[in-house]
Amino acid sequence: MAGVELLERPLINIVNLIWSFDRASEQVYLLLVKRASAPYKNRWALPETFMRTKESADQAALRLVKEKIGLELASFHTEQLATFTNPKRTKKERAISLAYMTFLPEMPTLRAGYGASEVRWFRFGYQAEKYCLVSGQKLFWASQAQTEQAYYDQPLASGQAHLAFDHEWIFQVAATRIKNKLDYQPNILLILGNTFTLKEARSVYAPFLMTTLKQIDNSNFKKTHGHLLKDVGMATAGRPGRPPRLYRLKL
Amino acid sequence: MAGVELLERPLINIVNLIWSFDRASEQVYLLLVKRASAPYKNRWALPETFMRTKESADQAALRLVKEKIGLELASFHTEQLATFTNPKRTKKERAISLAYMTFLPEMPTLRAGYGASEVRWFRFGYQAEKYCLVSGQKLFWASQAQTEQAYYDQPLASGQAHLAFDHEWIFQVAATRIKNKLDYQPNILLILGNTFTLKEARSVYAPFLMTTLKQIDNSNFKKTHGHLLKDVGMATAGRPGRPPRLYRLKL
DNA sequence: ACAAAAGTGTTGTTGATACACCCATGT
DNA sequence: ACATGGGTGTATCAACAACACTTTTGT
Repeated sequence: MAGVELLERPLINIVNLIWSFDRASEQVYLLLVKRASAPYKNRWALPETFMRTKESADQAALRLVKEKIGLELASFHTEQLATFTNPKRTKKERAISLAYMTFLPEMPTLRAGYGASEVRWFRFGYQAEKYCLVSGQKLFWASQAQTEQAYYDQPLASGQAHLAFDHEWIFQVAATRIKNKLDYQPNILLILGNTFTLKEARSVYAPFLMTTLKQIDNSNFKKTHGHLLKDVGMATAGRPGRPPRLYRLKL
Repeated sequence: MAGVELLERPLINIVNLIWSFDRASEQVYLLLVKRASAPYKNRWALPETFMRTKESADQAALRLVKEKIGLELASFHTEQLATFTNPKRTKKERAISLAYMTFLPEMPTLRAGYGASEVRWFRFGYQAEKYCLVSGQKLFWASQAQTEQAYYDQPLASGQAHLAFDHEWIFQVAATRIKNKLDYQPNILLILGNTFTLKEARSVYAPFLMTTLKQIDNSNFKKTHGHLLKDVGMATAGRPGRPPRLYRLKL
């Protein structure tokens, strides 16, 4: 009996949500790839890979970053999101996905890597109370299902483009998780690199809170979230206005 | 290359932390089993099973409840905890564990099932700022490592009994998670069954907050956590004192 | 001097804690 | 009547949001 179980090992892959920030536009971005092969050929999806036997899932997620965008930094912060195991999530063979999130300290230009015909940064935003991803004419919505079971039971809305597999659900789980951690462990700020200004921090917070930069009062933001930050000096000014202080994420 | 990856599928098992509550002693309990076979033969551990191809991980966790304690309820609340993939976590073959938590609405007597020579409820408590599990002379501590990497790098403290595998670390992650959700989604209250009194709710909160029932003011508890509860009438009194109101977890 | 960017201070409101008081039941 | 268990009310204090004000830079 136990022997039978051992043979029936499901496919395991790693899905990685790679977040980044563009200082020019002051916007948050997420990486999507256009799949080069079946299933879901030519559809946009979150980057995936398989885990090798001698690496941990975290290491596999980091390897994915290197393969997809050719970035060779020593290490970026990667953290576990959740595991997706619903039998309905794939049509053919049973597959289990371990989802991770990576916060890139810079936003490099992309070149399509193994398994992808195209790689692109999608701007993370919101419209009508829903999270979304935008790049040019392309637009993807986060799933609006309230529970996992509801998501897999309902058919996808027609008349709009959808991400491959259950990636719209994974995206929704990810954005919600980040939002919930904003008040006590805002690791998403790591996309700003080593140091950042309060304004940059607020522009990262804004889309997750479904509000705008201007609506987050700088004074109040400092008072409520300042304990999570460490003051590390001044920025040198190159434009009108008082130069901002620089901060770093504590711990 | 891809073909090679597919063949190298790691072992996947499900670990389930089964929580319960004893109304007589007003204490929280966690289920441990004594392993009947290698590895870690005759050591205490969290109950484990392998996932079958036609069930989700959640379903496997529920099946585990039935196998270990012979409980045949329609469904109990089970939720995902985390996934443990560190290559150092097992000595021989690579293994990945998907950890789940089940909140049992009652506390049945146990009979040792498949793969276990003994099954026992361990009282969940704390000593010297650390979570622990107690049953008779047996005592297990939650891991005090601050990060996952720190846990797997450090040797276990000698001079005390340890749970099998990395289960002391999983236990620590679980207790911390429950504590963090106490203020906005206290699913742990499901171990109290359909309805419960405020006193019972406070006695569930107490060990996770490392405090005592008496130190949690009933009036303030109602004001701060009342929005999570629904008033569903009075209990019939059978002992001195005013009969308490009954509550149910909202949603 | 003035506009722009950023940091500081002040006030009103909300929510949490401490604790006194009132209500219902069994003996 | 009174002890026991449980709910209600109030004063105090801390956290937060709104918004006015001051500081530092570039033109």
